[in-house]
Amino acid sequence: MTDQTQEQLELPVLARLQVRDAKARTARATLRKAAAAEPAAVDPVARVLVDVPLAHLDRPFDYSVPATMADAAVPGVRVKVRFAGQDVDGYVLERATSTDHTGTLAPLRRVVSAEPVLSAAVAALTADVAGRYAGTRSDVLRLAVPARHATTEKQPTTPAAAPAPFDHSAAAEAWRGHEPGAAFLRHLAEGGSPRAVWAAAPATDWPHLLAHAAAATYAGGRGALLCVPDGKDVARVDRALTAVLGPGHHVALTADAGPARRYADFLAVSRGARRVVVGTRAAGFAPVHDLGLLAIWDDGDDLHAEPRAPYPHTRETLLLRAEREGAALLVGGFARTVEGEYLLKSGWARELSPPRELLRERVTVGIAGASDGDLARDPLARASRVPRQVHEAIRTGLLTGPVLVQTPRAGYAASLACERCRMPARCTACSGPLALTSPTTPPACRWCGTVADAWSCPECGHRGLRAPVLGDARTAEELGRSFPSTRVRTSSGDTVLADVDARPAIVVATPGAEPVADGGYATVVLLDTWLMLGRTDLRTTEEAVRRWANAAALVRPGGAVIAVGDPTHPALQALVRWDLAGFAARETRERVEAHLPPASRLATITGSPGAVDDAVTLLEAPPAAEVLGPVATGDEESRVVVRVPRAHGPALSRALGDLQRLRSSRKLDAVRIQVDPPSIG
DNA sequence: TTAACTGGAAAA
DNA sequence: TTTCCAGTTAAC
Repeated sequence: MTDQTQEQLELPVLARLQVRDAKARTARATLRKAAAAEPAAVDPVARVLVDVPLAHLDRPFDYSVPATMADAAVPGVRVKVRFAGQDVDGYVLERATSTDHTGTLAPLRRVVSAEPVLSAAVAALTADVAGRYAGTRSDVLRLAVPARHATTEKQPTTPAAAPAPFDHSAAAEAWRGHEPGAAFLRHLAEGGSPRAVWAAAPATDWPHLLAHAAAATYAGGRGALLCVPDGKDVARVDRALTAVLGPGHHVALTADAGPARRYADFLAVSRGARRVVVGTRAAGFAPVHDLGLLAIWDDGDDLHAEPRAPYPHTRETLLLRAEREGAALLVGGFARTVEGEYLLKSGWARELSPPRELLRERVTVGIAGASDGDLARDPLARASRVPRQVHEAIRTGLLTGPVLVQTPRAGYAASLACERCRMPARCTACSGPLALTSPTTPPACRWCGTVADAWSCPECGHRGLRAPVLGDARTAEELGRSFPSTRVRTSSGDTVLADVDARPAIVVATPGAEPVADGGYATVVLLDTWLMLGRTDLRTTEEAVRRWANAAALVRPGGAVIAVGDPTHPALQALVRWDLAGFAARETRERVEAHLPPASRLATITGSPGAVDDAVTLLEAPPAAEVLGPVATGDEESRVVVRVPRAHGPALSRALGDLQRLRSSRKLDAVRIQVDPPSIG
């Protein structure tokens, strides 16, 4: 029997507790005394960012550095500190000689590991991102630094070989037709920081172009970071980087790798052993040494929008990073976002785009289908989802290779549109989307709540509204019957094909799940284009065009694209002319007129109705701000939309951040704030 | 979690 | 006026 158990048997409960308390107290006191007794000789103060979720505590706190930790507690390491009586995790931001804090400093409890995982550049970036999105640094840090894996940390990282000299002619050849691509690459290789919005021509093997841009930067002695929407794209760019750089120079960061693999890859980057990185949105924070190039592919893809607080978008993260680290920025895609257009319009970035002749060489886009005017006269004109023309195009395509058929996803929800011309219905007060809140009340705006009882279509004057209905998702079955001797494959949802071979086959895919065909598709068919235009989201048309362009771009050079829809619709017109830049410019102009992003910065505040109400009262928004709402969003929550002209965007972010700090310090009910939400439903 | 602070009530 | 205590607040 041990002394302790004996003691426990002999003493009454109360006394036993007192003994335990006393012991704990002396233990604590000894610890404190021991640590305080001997502070580090040099820089005895550590500024620590503590991992607490409270907005008003989102600032560095000073701790004394015990002599025993003097060498290990370098900037960037993880530490444990006593914070308000609790042991919390934190990162050392810097060491200092003195503190502004007027009481005595508590000592660092422990240096968790000597590995500096938070670089100065990433620490600054997390502050920028938190500020921009009115969130806390601790939230951003969770996105930026992966969980520690101790076993992995003990393994050394093999350094990369010296970069091969830059093959400028091979790179320029790959970029040919995207002018002035060669000059852009040379600028990168020479250590410059050009900024470009790149419109890729259809049938472009974009992963190779990205790889060449990375190689140019790398040959010039700097690192490169490439962000793509999903794991499938990461794999493609990974292969292209291996082909261009050779093995052992880059890492591919993917979300589905296990924690050990994830941490090992992160360490390879943070230790400077790998300076070329490709990955999905989380890679935007990768601590690449000597960063020279930041690139994002298909910035309109909503996978670039982080779904966790503070909801940063990769494009914005990279923009902030390019500014702070003086790196080049490349925003590329087949389609162009309004934000990309805005970067060009403001003169911040230059354009990289193919000339007309190249576009004509690469693809021919046709439209099959009746115009909506025709349909209004004769509703039976839509009886066939796949018109005869399209059957012919598929048959012709199958003679020489695979045919891609893009069909909207089942359950692609749509809200109200004009019954006759299908123009999405917008609020006359604020341009927000109209929706039915109950079967008995008239439709109302989902942003400001204005009831649209006397709505009439601004396009055609019709007064009826409807929710566009879904067609049947039996496309593959239908096509299988029409082409009995042809192999029909599907790619959608959780059964996504990464690629298909060059043999003739019909490949039915939902948007975003289109496999890449070896050598490209002979023909690409876009079905039910009107369904994709039926949503009333802010970005419906932009998003539809982007999805069509991404599918259409998978044709082989000289291939054919045929879309089923209204040939008079401007979105399809833009696709036919492959004038995606012009489309983005037009879309941007409309947004400016309607005070919508990117001409405005828009934020939402969501929470219980009471909390949202007093948040609005406490918010010291810039004078030019408009507050729309509140509106009920179901779940017993309400939401307001705050918008300001773009120039006041930083002021709005600051005001929203102040609001969160104030609410947190007063322990008021939390509200969720989203700056630049990707969509407002 | 906890030390320091606040304010209100009881003691003097 | 001082002292005590419970509840509150800040947090190094």
